[in-house]
This record gives sequence, C-alpha cells and structure tokens, in this order.
Amino acid sequence: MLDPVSRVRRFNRAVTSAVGALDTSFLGRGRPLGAARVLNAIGHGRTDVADIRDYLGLDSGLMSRLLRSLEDEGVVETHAHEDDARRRVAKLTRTGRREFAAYEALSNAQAESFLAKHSQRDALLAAMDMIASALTRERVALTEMDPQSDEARYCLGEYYAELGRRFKQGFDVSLSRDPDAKDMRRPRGTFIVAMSDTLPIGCVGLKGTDHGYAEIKRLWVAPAARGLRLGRRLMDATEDAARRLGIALLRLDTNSALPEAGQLYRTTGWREIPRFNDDPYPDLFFEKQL
Amino acid sequence: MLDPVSRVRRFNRAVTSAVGALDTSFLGRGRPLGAARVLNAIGHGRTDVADIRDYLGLDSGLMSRLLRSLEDEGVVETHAHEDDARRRVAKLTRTGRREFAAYEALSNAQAESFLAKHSQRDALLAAMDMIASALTRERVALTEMDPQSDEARYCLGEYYAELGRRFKQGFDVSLSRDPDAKDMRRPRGTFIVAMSDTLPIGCVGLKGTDHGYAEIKRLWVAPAARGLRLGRRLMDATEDAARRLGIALLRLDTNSALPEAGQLYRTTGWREIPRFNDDPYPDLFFEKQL
DNA sequence: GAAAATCTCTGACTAAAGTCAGGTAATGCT
DNA sequence: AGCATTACCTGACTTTAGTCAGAGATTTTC
Repeated sequence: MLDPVSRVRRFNRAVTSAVGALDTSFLGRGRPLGAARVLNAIGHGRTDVADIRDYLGLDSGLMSRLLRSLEDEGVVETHAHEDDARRRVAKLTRTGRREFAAYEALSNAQAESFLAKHSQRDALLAAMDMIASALTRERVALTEMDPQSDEARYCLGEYYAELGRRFKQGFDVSLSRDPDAKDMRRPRGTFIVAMSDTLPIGCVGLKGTDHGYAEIKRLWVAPAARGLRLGRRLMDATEDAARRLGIALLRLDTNSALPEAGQLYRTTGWREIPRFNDDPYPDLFFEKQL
Repeated sequence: MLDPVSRVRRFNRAVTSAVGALDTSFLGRGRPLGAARVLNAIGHGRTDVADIRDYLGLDSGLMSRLLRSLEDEGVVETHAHEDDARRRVAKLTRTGRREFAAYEALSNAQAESFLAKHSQRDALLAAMDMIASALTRERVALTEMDPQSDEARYCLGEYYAELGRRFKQGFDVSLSRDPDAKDMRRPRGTFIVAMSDTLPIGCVGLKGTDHGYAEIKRLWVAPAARGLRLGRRLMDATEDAARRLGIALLRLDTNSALPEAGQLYRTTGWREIPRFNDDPYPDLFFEKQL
C-alpha cells in the first residue's frame, strides 16, 4: 500500500472512475459519445478531418459516418480543402456553435464544482499541473512566439517572481523588464515557449547583439514541469534556431543561486568564461561555439 | 489558459487520454474489457456477485453473462453462498489466478514505467496522492483497526515524523512510542484509520484511562488529504465510538505549533482547560463533555 | 405456511463502436 | 499522359455493451 507502484495504481483507479463520470456527463445532449467528441474537437479548432481522426484515433469509415450524422443533425458543415480537394474541412454551423458552447459550459461547471469542493485549491491545482505536464510530456510543443505575446509574458512573470524568491538580495524586475524584446525577434533572435496543451510551462529567449555573438536569456521551466528534461529541450531548440539564423557563438550569464541551470550548461558543452557584461545579478558566465 | 478552471480541464484532458491507453492495454489478453474488469474484481477479493455488480455498475443480466463467459473460459468458478443459496460467490480457478497475475504484472509494469520516466519521483507521487485523495474523498472509509496494524503504524510513523519537523525542539519518538497501544483497543478505547482505497491517509486514537475520562491522541491527516475536512470526520467518529463505549468525558492535549488542530477543537465544542498531565510536549489542553 | 421480497439467470432486444474491402475523385510523380 | 498514392466515402459486417421483462429458486415477513 505504501510503495510507489501502489501509489501510482491508486491514482490510476481514482482517476479512471472520475473520467468515466466525466464521459457519461457528455451523453446528456442526446448524442452518442463518439459524435460528441468529434463535435468538440471541431469546436476546439480542429477542422481538418484527417487531423480529427488522428486525434481521436478513429477509423476513417467510422469518422466519415460520425461526420455525416453531425451534418444530418445540422451542427456541422464540410467543404473541400482549399489547396487539396481530396481533403475535407469541417466547421460548426450556428446551431453547432451553440451545442459546442453547451458542452463547454458543462465542462467548466464540472471543473468549478470540483474546485469548489476543496479548500486547498492552490496545492491541488499545482498537483494537477504537475501531473498533466508529466502525462503529456511527449506532447510538449516548443513554439517560437513573440516575446510580448500573452504566453511569453506569463512565463516571464513567473520567471521574475522565482528570481525574486531565490536571490538573497531579491530581484528588481524593472532592471530587466522589456527592453530586450526587440532583440528577441527574428531575424536578430527569437523567443521559444514550451506549451503543454494550453498551458505555457517554460521559455527561453535568444537575444541578438552587435558583438558577434547572441545571448541566451530567461531560461525558465515551470516548477510543475521540472524533471522532464524540458530545460535541455529548450536549450537544444534555441541552439538549432541560432544555427538557422547563422549565429556561430552563444553566450549566457547566470547566477550561482540557480544550481540546476549551471549544471545543465556544464553538461551540454558550455564552458565557463570571464564576466562579459556589467549586469549586477549574474555571477557565472558561459560560452558555446556552434 | 491560466485560470483555475482551464487548469482543471487541462488535467482532465491529460488524464483522459492516459486512462484510455491504460484501458486498451487490458485488451491484450484476448478478453473484452468488461470481462477483464470482472476477472480483476474477483482477483482483488470481491467474491460476492452482487458486490462486483455494484462496484462495476453493471446490470444483473450483463453481469450474469460476463460471469458465464469467464466460467466457459475456465478462469472462474461460482458456488452458492453458504448462508444464502440465492446469492452466488465467484472465485478464480488456478488458470484464473494465472490470468489475474498477468493483469497485475501489466499494471505494475505500467506504473513502474511511468515512474521511471520522471526524475522528480517524490513530488510526483505526492501530487498523485493528493489528487487521488481529493477524487475519492466521498469514499474515504474510517475503520477501527488495531493500533499495531501495518496501517496504524504507517500513520503513526508519518505523524511522529511531522511532529519532528514542526516542533522547534524536535520530537523524540521513543518518549511516546507504543506503550499506549493496549489502552487504544476495545473496550478501553479504539484506534481509527482513514483509508482512501488502499492508502491510509489519517488516524486518531481513543485512549482509555482510569481517571474517569478518555483521551484523544495522535490525530493525524496526511498532507495530501488536507482540506477535505478529514480531521473533523475522524474526531466525529471517535466521539461516536466513545459514546458507544459509555465514555462521558474526553480530554486531549496539543501544541500551539499545530494551529490547525487547536482551531479544529475550538470550533467543535471543546473548551480549553488547565494542564492535566506532565507530558513535556503539549502546551494546550482541552476537554469535551459527551 | 402463504405471500412478498430478493437474487440470479435467460431470452430477446437495441445502440454504439469498430473493422474491412472496395470505390471515387483528386493529386503527385515520372 | 499515365500510374501510384492519398483522402474520404459506402456497404456489409462483427463485437461489445447495455436494457428489459419475466422465470426460477430461495429467503424473509407476517
């Protein structure tokens, strides 16, 4: 009962029955589960029939029939794809959007009622984030995004908050806020966000300079996503992006109060170099030739 | 993407697809899921047909057919119940036990491979415990157990460990180890463990004395299960048990380093009284008339 | 000791999900 | 231009899950 395997299995049991309840609640709108799932996939922005089929793991025959039944019902319309008339694109009709909204309301209500039952909301949410990240870690998508997008700003906010907690002297955000944004856009640099489903769980910036190297800045991984080697993936992706931008030399600075970071750099081909800027926070400096 | 409801829904999505994978893996033994579930329920000690039916939420006709198919396969035998010949009792044959063991091995292997993928094992397990407790909180069973049972000892071990962390001066286990066990058995007292599925997540002892009152000792709730009002349920159950044992007056001691406990007592009809023992750890004393 | 209730089983269904083998039209490749 | 490939559709089928009414045996209740 106390060994790790039993604990995982207990979790599986608990979650299996909860998921069953979730599923059956989707039956309340007079539509079989399969059709409801297709409708919701379309509502969530999956329009390509092949994409939906793949996402839901359906046979093409079955998928076709489910789509047909949704069309007959008047909630979905399909058209040929613009660029390739073999492919079909599905979209919701007005009625379809109403139905989708009803499913969304149902899901939101369930989530809210779950949250309302528990007083330790923050701890529970943190635990859920962690497990969701672990379960979907093969599906974490690293995407280049604008450093001023909502996702990027969320990550940066969390990043600064964490620096504030970890540095003995605190961390003054105003010092480093946004002036770098323009250097972290193509073609000078880039900004990469790791998205797990809809939640940003990590980021890194590549900041172009005029000194013959680019800098890696603001590497952050959400606490809930640590242990998934996401830092390494983010660094790899940044190095790839740098190579594609024709950058041959990378530098970065960090602080010895963040030992995981130093550890990561040391084991991935970075070598320590002398201080190369006068920023007050960092006390460790690295360089890597691409 | 950042609001609590979205986070819960992200968790639901992540877990739904994981559970789907778990389910389909049970199909690898040439038996439909329904039959596999019945076989596993029997393997886990549910022998009464009505009990299994209830647990799996099956119609009696369907249940009957599933049982029959398992019998035809030679993995299950049924007999009439000893005391009531209308009821049937199912048990595994030798082949059945082998099949059950294969399912168990599969589940264990899956749990292990999940754990092996993640470096933050302890944090992940704690998160899983927390969520499993939250999901199954309606199904937490409070059971009277021997204070020296494995479950009770696990709880007590965790309890002492926590006291050690929370008391400034630490906590010396040897002082309070086991001498009370005999006073926490019927008819002098009792010991109640809160079980969530197979995991003990809380406990409380009722210790009989010869001074005209009984003491409540060792109230503990697992960190993963806090916020579920389990402490209150444990106290209620103990008071009920005390009433059934004919005890009219309860006392307890606690420490101001455990503010949740003091808070609980104050809001549930206990009144503070002067020190009534010379135990070095407690600094707060309460009494309640039943 | 008769009537009511309980437990399981059987027969006769239905609905949903899934499989498989073509078929049609569009597209890609040489 | 011709052939292979791709994307989707259709028809014909099977399996699984589930429902419902009633039968048969047994136990409980009065």
